[in-house]
Amino acid sequence: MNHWLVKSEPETYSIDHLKKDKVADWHGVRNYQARNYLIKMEPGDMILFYHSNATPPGIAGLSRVKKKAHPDLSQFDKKSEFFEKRATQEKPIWFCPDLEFVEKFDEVLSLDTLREEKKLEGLELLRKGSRLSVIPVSAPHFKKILKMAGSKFDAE
DNA sequence: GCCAACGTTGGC
DNA sequence: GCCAACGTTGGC
Repeated sequence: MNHWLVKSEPETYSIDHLKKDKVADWHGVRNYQARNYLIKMEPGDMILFYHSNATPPGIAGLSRVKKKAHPDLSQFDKKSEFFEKRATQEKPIWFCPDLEFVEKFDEVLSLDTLREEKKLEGLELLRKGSRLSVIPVSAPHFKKILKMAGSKFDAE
């Protein structure tokens, strides 16, 4: 089982939106490295839900992969901001898994707090200039973060 | 294939 | 609004 972190601007789609929707297809990612990670996700993989461009920026909750990546339908939609003219139904370019809501943390675990924790050294999110919106997280880092967040979810 | 110009992300 | 750190585009 793998662990990941996905970023979202809460004004666009927050952990509260996911809580209400229960499941969401993670469409709109338009970066190849992030896409390759999305394709690797397997049902059951756990996901940290990060709020970017927020006050404060930080991890707001937990999600889980519900369904393996499938073609991102927004790439075929001419009216969508995510429309991709190079994509065809036979050869889609962008893919997205379905994510389900698991938990909203009592408090956002802020980026500042994450940076202060020595045990999170090496976490890609904390690298200067890290911009990827889909990031792998090691099992120890994942466990540590759940603990810091006071999560009710049992990582075992 | 190189690289300059440009666009985007996201913290601050 | 600024800007660092990228990724992408397109001329050559």
